[in-house]
Amino acid sequence: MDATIKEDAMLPFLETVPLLAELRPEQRRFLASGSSILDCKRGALVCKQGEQPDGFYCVLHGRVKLAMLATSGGERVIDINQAGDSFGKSSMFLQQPWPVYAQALVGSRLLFIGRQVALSGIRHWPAFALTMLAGMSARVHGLLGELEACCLKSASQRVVQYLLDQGQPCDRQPGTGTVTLPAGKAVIASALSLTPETFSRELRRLAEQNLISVQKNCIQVHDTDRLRKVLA
Amino acid sequence: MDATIKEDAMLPFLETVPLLAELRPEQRRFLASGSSILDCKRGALVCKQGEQPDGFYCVLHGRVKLAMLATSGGERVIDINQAGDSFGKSSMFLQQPWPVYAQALVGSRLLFIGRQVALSGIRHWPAFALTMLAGMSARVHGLLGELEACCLKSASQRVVQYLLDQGQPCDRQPGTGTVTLPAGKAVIASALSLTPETFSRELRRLAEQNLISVQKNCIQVHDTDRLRKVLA
DNA sequence: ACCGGCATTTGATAAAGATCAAGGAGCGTA
DNA sequence: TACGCTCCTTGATCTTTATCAAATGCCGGT
Repeated sequence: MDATIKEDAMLPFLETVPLLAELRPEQRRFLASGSSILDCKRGALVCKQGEQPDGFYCVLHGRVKLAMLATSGGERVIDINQAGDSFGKSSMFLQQPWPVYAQALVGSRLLFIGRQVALSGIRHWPAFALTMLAGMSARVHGLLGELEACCLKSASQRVVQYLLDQGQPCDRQPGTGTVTLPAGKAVIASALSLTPETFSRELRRLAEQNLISVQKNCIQVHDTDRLRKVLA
Repeated sequence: MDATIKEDAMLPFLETVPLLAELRPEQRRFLASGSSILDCKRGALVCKQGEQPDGFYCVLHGRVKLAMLATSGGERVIDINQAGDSFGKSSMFLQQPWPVYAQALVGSRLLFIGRQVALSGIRHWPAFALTMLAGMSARVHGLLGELEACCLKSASQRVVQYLLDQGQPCDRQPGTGTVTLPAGKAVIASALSLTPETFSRELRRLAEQNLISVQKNCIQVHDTDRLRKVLA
């Protein structure tokens, strides 16, 4: 009974995850039977590098940073996951230790879906297998993009690309937009494979050219087209 | 009738691909109905960057280079696929253009598996879905490794890691090994995110320390343990 | 308002690796 | 054997970006 109550309480959460939204209600109910909710405080480690989680995580709300540590102590932020994103699928399938660690940037609520129940789901519902495959494919493309960025583009190009990718268009004035940084500048810098110092300098250079203006964690893009030319 | 003959002729090829080896014979036969064989000369482009292939490829024999081009003209080699490897799965699922291009390094024979037949296979046989997921997961882990290498490790560490990863242990003398480069030094260099010049210099430095010796495309590793210390 | 602790900026300097520019070395062909 | 080709090496120099070292600013708590 307890489990059923828990499952019923969790169902609304499952619906909000794109990966699970297209399943039929009874399928979500089944997944819920092997799932749990995890609330994290700001700064909490969801999963340490080298651990082997027995399932995967979906972010319900909050923000979770995925990063790798170098033996030398350096850190590279791989991704910042927000509501609707999920992580840990690949290690779950491979049953291999996680190459990254996950840390809550703010208080966050996560849904953990156990390995057994996820594998059962895949075995029984081809549609679920296909969404998982699509999710993994998207991750592969994303990682290829990161690799391209950090191997083939300069620091300023990476910053500009980030601003263009993240920018919410401003409907008052076409060609302008706003970026709200989902984390401190040092974290964003690391995600762009930059030191905080270089990131700061690049932003200032763009501001001096009147392409953007920066206040706190909020960046106004003044001229999308002119900004895009930096990429060429 | 023609198709059936073709399928029968292709079946032995399908068996040699790890991704398909665990399927039942009739399942492979079904996949064969939507597949074809592609023979490439050295240097031939299998697939151009930006194209959208309607399926994915498995290398039967030969070697195929996967690489990205920068707008600036630079190139970054992502992977060198050999017999048993496959590529193009992620773009097939996403139905998005390929972020990389594929070029045969030597005369090669590929198996092309069409999108429709692959998706049908996944829908009908959970085991196939699971192998595909495992394959994609492995690619995600591999890409994370590449990202870590090029963001968090120095040039010499990347070279040493490559030698340790690729080294075939020599059974006569434990602690020693051999690496046969699967392509020219410039291609390997690019796969390690290095210029050919830097790669050449790093190899010479290691040779001067008596850690390795280089002849042509063949590298002898003299002391695995001492080499490993460079990574720390 | 004041303080302490962070995050960010800024400047000066350094180092890793890229780029540029010649040389070899091997190799297939005439 | 000589030629032309491509691939690889080597040396000199230059750029980009990291590193080091201080400021500066900002926010929450008291």
